[in-house]
Amino acid sequence: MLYLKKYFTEGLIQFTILLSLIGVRLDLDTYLNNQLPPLHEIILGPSSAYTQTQFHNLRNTLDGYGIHPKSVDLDHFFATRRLLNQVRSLDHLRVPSTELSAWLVHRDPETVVSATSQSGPSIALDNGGSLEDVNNSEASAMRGAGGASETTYSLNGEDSLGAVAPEDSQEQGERESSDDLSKEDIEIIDILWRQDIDLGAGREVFNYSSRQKESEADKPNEENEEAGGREESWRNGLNLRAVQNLHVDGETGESIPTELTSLGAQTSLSLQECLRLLEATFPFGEEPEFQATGPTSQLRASTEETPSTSQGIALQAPLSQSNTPLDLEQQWQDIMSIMELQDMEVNNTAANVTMNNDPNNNNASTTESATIESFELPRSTLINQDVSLHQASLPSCSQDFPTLFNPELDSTGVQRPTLVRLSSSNSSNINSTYGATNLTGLFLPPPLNSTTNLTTTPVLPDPFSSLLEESMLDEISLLDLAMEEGFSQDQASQLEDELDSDSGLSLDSSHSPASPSNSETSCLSAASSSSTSATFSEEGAVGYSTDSEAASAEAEEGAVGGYQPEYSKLCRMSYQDPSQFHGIPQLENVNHNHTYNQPPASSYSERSQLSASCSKKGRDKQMQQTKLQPPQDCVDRQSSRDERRARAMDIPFSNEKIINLPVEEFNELLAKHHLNEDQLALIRDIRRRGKNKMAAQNCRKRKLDTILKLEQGVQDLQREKAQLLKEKMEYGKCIRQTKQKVQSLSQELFAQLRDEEGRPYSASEYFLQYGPDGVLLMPRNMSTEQSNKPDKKQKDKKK
DNA sequence: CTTGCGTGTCATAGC
DNA sequence: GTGCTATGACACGCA
Repeated sequence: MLYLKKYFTEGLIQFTILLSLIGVRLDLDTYLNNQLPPLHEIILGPSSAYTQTQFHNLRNTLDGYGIHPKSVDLDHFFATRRLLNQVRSLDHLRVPSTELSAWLVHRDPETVVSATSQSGPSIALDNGGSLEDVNNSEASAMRGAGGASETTYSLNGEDSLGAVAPEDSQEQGERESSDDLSKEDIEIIDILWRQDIDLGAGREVFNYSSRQKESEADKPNEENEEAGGREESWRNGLNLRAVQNLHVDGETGESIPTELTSLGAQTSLSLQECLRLLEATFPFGEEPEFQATGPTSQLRASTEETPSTSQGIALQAPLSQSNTPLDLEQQWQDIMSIMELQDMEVNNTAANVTMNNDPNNNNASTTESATIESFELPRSTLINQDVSLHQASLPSCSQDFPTLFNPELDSTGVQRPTLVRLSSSNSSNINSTYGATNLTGLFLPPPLNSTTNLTTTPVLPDPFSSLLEESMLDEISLLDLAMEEGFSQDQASQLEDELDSDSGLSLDSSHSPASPSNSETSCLSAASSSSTSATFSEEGAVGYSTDSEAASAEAEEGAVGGYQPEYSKLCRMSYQDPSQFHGIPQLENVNHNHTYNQPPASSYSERSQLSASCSKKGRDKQMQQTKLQPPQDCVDRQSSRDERRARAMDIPFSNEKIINLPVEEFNELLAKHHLNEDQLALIRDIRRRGKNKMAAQNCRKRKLDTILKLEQGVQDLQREKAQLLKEKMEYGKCIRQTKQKVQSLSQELFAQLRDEEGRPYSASEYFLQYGPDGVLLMPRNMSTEQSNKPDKKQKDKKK
């Protein structure tokens, strides 16, 4: 019962942690406080989503199209302010926990499973690790005694997550301490871990990890005999039991439960492989063979336990089926074994990191680390996103990755690049997988990250803060400076586009009523082959109905018509001036299909014919209205009220002519036709409204232009301001240098001055005064009184 | 159902 | 005085 209680307590805590990591909720603040590297990956790599939202808002507000035309100045002002504020706000890291949790939740277990099932490279891609990881995994696979080791490594890496995650403060200190890799430090760490245990953290994990470290350190000397020790053997026993259980499952063909997480799924696969290998290699229950395989046997023992993790998870389903207390205990034991393996993995990586990171380590430790590393690299390669996240919570992991990815480090020469790489890989992975939930943009766009990280210092005491301070903030400030330096909005947006790969909402799309209408217009244009201008509403700015409808309407208005195309083009072109919106392709296609100019009634017969020609969308709408409304609607729908009125009044010429003809021609036109008062009044109203409509459109266009110009002016002023500040700084620097130079020269000159007796002047009694005539030597007590006349000597300052 | 946006229209001022 | 333009304000339809 004592063990049961212990396992229950510890396992419950870690299981809770595991659940939290699975995605129920993740206290990001804790991770942030820990400032763990994997978190960097998550934040810096895939965080573009955040940036995305930022920039989307930015665009929506700043592009000028989201601004309401009516409030030009205010909108512009606020838009600019928002822009700057948002850019500056990037300085403040804001990591919504929901985002992160979403990432975890959305982690696709199937993907992981498939990845694991497929091959090492795919797994590596799925992992937070980089491509090198793939190579490493493959190499490790080749290296390993069997494929089982590979899977076990992957499991270890994967499992290394959650167990350690919750411990915060103390582990930070532990992490720091872990950097130095002496046994004394390990003892200290062990003490700290005991404290953690008091706080509820699993003791065995740490003990095991530390012991693992020690065992690994001692491994060269002790060979394999005592590898693992009692607890390790015990764990192996658990693992073996788990393996057996799993083995049974595999034989029965029972599907391994993946409901827990991708962890479980991934573990299941590795479990099966492991089982196969185990079956082929060893009979179950023979631990000694595992541990006595060679100089790396101890490592193998540890790695072989990894199956237990997966197995432990996989076992839960069968265990759940059995309700006996024994099963419960076994289940907890399995969970604990998983946790231990996780911690072991983490600690191992940490140990490796510490060893590798410390250049001053003795050769033995380095060699040990190297050997260990060779084994652990596969693990790391197989670490999936979960692992990275979990490791992010682990303080000791902060430097794991650099160590693990030494090749990368060699190329970059700094530790941080590994983080960059990881982040990039994660980001890409997340981007590909989750698209809109891209987290990269929150802090920095990937390019910036890479550049930033490349420029960072090799020392990585506090990866997160350092990244923020050195890289992110610099980049942010750079971006801000760029904005102030006059980055045009196009440039900014371009930069944003470059930075934010999956920014589904672009400047263009944000404005686009275009996309839906565009499809409609295309459909309409296709339908209306008669009029090339049918893409735009034939009724000019008024009628936006579907092209087919428009075409039919236009045909129907043949007697009246022909005026619409030019007018519509005119109106539209005024709004869609390519020069104005050249940078916004979608805007060029903006065609609002506002079919609200629908006549109240029409003839029923026409309607049935017209409805067939109407666009599919319009058809759908009409299908509902067809039974109640006459067929004329389809025609009239596209025509403006004035057109309908004109038709109703039998106006003999088109509205286009009414509106666009010069006054003289218009009057002549009216004179030609003998029209009654109502017709004349209607025509004049049509002309007035039509002109006013164009005027309104032009007015709005001008507003937008004004807004854009003002924005550009603001940006220009910002650029100018930045330039002036820069010049000011340069001048100030120059002035300081000049002053220093003058001071030094003065001192030198003063030192060379001699009185009549050849004695140097006392600095306390005399000083040099600079005047238009040159340099004067002035007594200090007379400086105020006789400042005007040279007291004793006048010398040129020249040397 | 509400909201934001685009558009049309009216009223009005100015040229 | 007339015609035209510009613009604020409002209403409507749509997503």
